[in-house]
Amino acid sequence: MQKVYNPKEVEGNYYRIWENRDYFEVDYSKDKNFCIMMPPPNVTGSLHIGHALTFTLQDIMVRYKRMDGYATLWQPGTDHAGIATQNVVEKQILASGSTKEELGRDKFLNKVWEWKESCGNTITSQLRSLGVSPAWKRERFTMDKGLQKAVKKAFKKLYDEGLIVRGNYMVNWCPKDGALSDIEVEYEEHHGHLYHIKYPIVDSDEYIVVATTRPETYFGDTAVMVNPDDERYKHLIGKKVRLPLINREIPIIADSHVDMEFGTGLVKVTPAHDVNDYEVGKRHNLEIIKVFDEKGILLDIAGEWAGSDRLEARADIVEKLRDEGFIEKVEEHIHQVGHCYRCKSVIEPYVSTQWFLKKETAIPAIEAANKGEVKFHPQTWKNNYDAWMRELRDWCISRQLWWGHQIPVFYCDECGAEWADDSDTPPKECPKCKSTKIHQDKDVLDTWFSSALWPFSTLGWGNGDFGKGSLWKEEDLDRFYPNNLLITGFDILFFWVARMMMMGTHFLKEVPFRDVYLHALVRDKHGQKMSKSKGNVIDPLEMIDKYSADALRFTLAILAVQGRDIKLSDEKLELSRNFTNKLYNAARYLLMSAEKFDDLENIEIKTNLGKYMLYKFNEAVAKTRKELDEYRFNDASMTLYRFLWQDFCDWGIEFSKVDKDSISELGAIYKESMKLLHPFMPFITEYIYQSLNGSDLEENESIMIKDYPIIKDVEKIDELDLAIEAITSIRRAKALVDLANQKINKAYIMANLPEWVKPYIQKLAKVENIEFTDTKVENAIADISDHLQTFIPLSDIDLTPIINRLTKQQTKLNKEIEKLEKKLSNENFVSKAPKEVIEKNKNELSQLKDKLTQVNSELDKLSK
RNA sequence: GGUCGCUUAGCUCAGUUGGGAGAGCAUCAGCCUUACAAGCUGAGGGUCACUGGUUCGAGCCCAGUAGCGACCA
Repeated sequence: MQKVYNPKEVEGNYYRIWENRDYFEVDYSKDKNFCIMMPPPNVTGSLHIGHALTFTLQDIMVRYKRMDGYATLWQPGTDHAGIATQNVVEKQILASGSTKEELGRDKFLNKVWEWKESCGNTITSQLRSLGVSPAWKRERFTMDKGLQKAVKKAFKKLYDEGLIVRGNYMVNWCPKDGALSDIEVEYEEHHGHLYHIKYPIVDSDEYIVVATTRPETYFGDTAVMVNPDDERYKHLIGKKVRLPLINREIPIIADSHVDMEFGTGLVKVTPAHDVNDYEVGKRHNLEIIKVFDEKGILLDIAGEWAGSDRLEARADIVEKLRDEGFIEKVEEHIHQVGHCYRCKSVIEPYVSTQWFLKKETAIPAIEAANKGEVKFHPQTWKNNYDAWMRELRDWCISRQLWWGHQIPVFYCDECGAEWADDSDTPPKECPKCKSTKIHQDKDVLDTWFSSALWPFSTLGWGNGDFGKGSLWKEEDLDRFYPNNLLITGFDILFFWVARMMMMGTHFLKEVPFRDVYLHALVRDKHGQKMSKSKGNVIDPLEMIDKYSADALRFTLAILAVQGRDIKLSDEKLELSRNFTNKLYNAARYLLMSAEKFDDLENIEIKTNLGKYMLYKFNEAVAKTRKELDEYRFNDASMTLYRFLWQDFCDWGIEFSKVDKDSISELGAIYKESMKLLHPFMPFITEYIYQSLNGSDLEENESIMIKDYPIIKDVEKIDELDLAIEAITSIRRAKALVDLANQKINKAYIMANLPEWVKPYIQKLAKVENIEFTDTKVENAIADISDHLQTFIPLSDIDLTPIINRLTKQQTKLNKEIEKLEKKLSNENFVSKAPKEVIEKNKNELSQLKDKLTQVNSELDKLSK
C-alpha cells in the first residue's frame, strides 16, 4: 500500500458497481419506510456547489436510513425548466439562422425534446461523481408522459373547483419572457432620476408639476391626482391639464391615497402601466391607455417615438420635453426596480389576460403547518413560511412559452364555451355545441406548478398506467406519502416548498413531508456570494478532482450548521483531505499485523484496550445517531472526526503498540467505525472496509447495505482514562524542561492505578520505569492534574520554567477559589440553589484547594 | 420602511431546559518516535458587540443601543 490515499483508484469504479447492483433502489422487503424527494435540478443545469451541498446532505440521510433497515426511496429526476430550456434551444435555432416562429410550435417542441435527450443528462451524470445514491431506475422528468397526465389531472380538478381562474389583471410582465409570478421578480436598487414635468392647466397660463421616474409613460396618463386635503391644490380639483407635446386633455382628480410629501404632491395616473394607478383607474373609471406593447415597444400614442423601445426612448423624450420647456428639473433618485429573475430585463406592470391559482388554495397548507404536521429545521423558517403564505396573492400560473405543460383548457370558436380536459388525446369537438372548431389555450403552466406535485406525482398519483410497476408501484403512495423529509435551499422556500404544501394538502389532504430541512448558501472564504463575474466560483467537480468526493462531502457536512451560511475554501477542503489520509493510514497500520479482521459481531472483545475503544465507539454511535436524527450534520461530522482521529488513532493505535493482542479487536472496531462514517464518506469507507475484510468489492457485499452500527454491551475501562491523564501529565512536565521527546529513566505517579497500565504509560510517555506512589516525591518536578500527580526526579535541570508555570497555576487557582468561596458564602445562593448544585460547587472548591496546597508546596520546595 | 437572523480565541465556528468559557485551523516551542510531515507532542490565547434588567447565579432569559446580513415592501 502507498503512503498516501489515492481516491481516483476507488471512486468511479465503486460507483459503477453500486449502481449496477441496484443498491440504490427501493428494497420493498423492509417494513420501515423512508422517503425523500430529490429537488429536481433544471435539465439545463450543470452541477454547482449548491447542488453539491444539498445532495450531500440528502445522501447522508438516505445512506443512514438505508443502512438502518428502512425501505428507502430517494426519488431522483430533473425539471423541464420552461424559460431556461426554451431559451437554450431558441439560441441554437437562431445560431443556425432560423427562428422558432419560422419552425412553428410543433417542430420547435421536437427540437427541444431532441435537445433534452442528448444534453439533458449532464447534471445527473455529474451528480454520480459526488457518490450520491438515489433510485436512478425511477428517474423522472417533470414533463414525462406520466407527469403530464398528473399535471392535467391536477389542473382540471382545480379548474372545476373554481380555484384556477382566468382574468384580466395587472401582472408582472417581462418584455422578453412574458408574465411572471410575484416571486419571480427581483428588486434591485437603481440610481435613477426623478423627472419633474410641467403640465399646462387648460384655460390658464399656469401649469402644474408632476414628478415621475418613468417619463415615457406620460403618453398614457389619463388623470392627475392630488390629495383632497392638500391645501396647495384644492382649487385645482376638477380642472384639466394638457399633456405636453401630444396636447391630450386629462382631468385633475382627488384621491386620498396620494402621499402629499412625495415629489410635488401631484401624481400622474397611468392606469395601464402602474399597479397603484391601475387601482386608481378602477376607482375613478379612468380610461386605460397602453403606451407600449408586450415587447416594450412604444405604440402610436407615443407619436414620433412609436416603434422605439420604451427605455431607449426615455432620454430622447426627456430631451424633447426639455427643448419645449416642459421639464422643470431632474433630480437624482434611488429607487427599487423589478427585474426578471431569468433575463434581468426591467419588469413592467402590464394588464393582461392570464391564468391564476386562487390564494385560498393555501389555507389548508397554512393550517397544517401551524398544527405542527410539518416541522421546519431550523424552526425559524416556519415564521417566514407563515408570513409569506398569509400575504399571498393569486398565483399567476400561465406563461407565454411553448415549452412546458400546455394549459389543458379548450375554447369553442363557435359557441364560446371554455372547458378543461385531462384526457390523453385532445378533444375533437365542443361538448356543448359539438362544433369541431375548437382550440387549446396557447400558453403553458409555470414550471413550479408541475414541481409542486412532485412529492406525490412521482409516486404514481395521476400517472394512469404510465410507468406503473417500473417507475413506481401501486403501494408507493401508501408507503411513502407523506415523504419523511425534504432537504433544499432556503431560497426556494416560497417557489417550491410552499407550493408543494398547497398541492399536497389540497389533493391528498395531508402534508407532503413531515420534516423540512432548509440549508443556507455556500459562499466563498470571505463570505461573498459566488458569481461568475466576481470569479470566485468554486466548482464542485474541480474540488472532487483535487480532493476527492469524500473530502468535499465531509467538508460540506462539517460546515453545515443550521441557519448559517457556509464559507468554503481550499483550507477547509484540505482538512477533510487530511482526514481521509489519516483514515487510510490507520488502516495501513492495522494491516501490518493481520491480513484481515473479523466482523465485530463475531468476536468477543477481551483486552482492556479493546473494551476501552469499544466503549468510546459506543459513545460515538449514540452521538452520531442522535445528531443525524436532529439534522445536525456539523455535529455528527465532528463527532466522527474526533472519535476516529483522537480516540482511535491518537490513543487506540498508539496503545496497541504495547498490546499486540488488542490489534485484532481494534481492527474489528475500526471496520465497524467505517459503517458509522459511511454515509458521509461512502468511497473511502468502502475501500477500508473491504481492505480490512480481506475482500474486494467486486466479489463481496458492499458496506453500504450493511447494518448501521448500534450500541454494543461493554464495560467501561476507567483505568485507561487515568493512564491517558498520566501520560499527558508526564509529557507536559517533560516538555517544560526540554526533555520532551527524550526517553527518561524514571517517573512517579501518585494515583490509584493497577499494574497493567504501566507498560502503556512507559511506552507513550517515554519513560523507562514507572513507579506508583502514595506520597509525594521529594526532589522532583511535579505536574498536578485533575485526578493525579506525576513526578520526575530532579537532576541538574533548570527550574525556572517550572516555577513560572506553578506560579501561574497558583494565581489561577486562587482566582477560581475566591470566586467559588464568594458564591458559597452567599446566603442567597446556599438557601435558594438546588442541593446538587451546591454539592457540586463544594466538591469543586475542595478539589481546587487540594490542588492549590500541592502547588504551593511544590513552589516552596523548588524555590529553596 | 417592515420582519427575521447574526455579533463568543488571530480566523471559521460549536455552546439544546441558566450552574465553574469549547473545537478545528492558525500561532509559538519541540520532534522525520518503524501507519500517517496531508504527521506527532506540548503550550499560549477570550470584558462571550455594548448598556441596563430579571435571578443566589446570565454567553444563554428580557429591554434597549450599535454594527453586519437576509427576506419582504
